[in-house]
Amino acid sequence: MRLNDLDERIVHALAEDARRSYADIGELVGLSAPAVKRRVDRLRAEGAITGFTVRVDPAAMGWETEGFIELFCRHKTSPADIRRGLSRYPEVVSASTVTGDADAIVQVFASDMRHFERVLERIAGEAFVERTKSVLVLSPLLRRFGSGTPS
Amino acid sequence: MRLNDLDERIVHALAEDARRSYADIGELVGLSAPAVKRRVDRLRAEGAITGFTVRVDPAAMGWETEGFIELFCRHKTSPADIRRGLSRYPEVVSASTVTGDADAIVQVFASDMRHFERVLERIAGEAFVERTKSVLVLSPLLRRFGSGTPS
DNA sequence: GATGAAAACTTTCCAAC
DNA sequence: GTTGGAAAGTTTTCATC
Repeated sequence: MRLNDLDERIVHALAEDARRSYADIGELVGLSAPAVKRRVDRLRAEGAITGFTVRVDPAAMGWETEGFIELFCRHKTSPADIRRGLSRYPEVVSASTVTGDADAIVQVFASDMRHFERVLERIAGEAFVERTKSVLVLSPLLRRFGSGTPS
Repeated sequence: MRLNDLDERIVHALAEDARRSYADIGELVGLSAPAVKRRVDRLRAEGAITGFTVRVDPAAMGWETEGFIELFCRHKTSPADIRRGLSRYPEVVSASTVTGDADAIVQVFASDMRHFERVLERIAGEAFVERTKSVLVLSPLLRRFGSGTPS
């Protein structure tokens, strides 16, 4: 599924401000409001656009502690198993299987260190997890995505 | 800056669909549309809400290759130096200084492996970078934020 | 925080390219 | 197959209570 130039500019405009009006976006890309709406509708139907969300300051939501947990899993653990296991944790905002020593990298937001520790211990206790290695975020330097609420 | 229960429910509704109408959200939380708008305006003014964005399927945008790069920096490199250095790369969607061996973890989206390699080499060549260690994402299992366009 | 009216925006339809 | 314009329906916005 490839997007043409006009579509990309529309998506770019929405990425900057998803509540911008279709008329505004149209002016930006040289289209009328209905034409922009039709393209956005099509992009949603195709799955290129999966939704609209709010960009939140995690601290304001009470998520002050962030960290990455590397997962080392038991043999024969499938990506689907990991996904199933982790999806129950609202604190997990992202997880991926990766190349290298670890099997997966999990990004976690917690309210404080105690909360982070509790989540880490529960994840480490999952049946498919052999061991974990975690690092805490000291300062978030760059965040070019709309960090949705982890709950 | 702490949010009360009503604010959290409004933010939660916007996180699910940022283009939902204020009347809809009001019905959900038991407020009139203008009352919801006033709270959203206040949350934006306070910085709790930093904006609205679109959730995109990275593959549809042509970003098929994802990876994490651990940065080991020269002595006396400040977080601000790292931030400055990395902000010029549109491929970098997130970066944080962390505890542990590495100084920072950088998340990168690239169009393909060749593109990823090029970005990796350029970052590794930055003056403040001593060495890097990178892992590639095999399958994205969970993504609970609106991954904005990395450009 | 609610109400109500005016302005703006969204959405549909249809003719035109 | 996609566009722009007009009309109808919603939503946003603001003054007022």
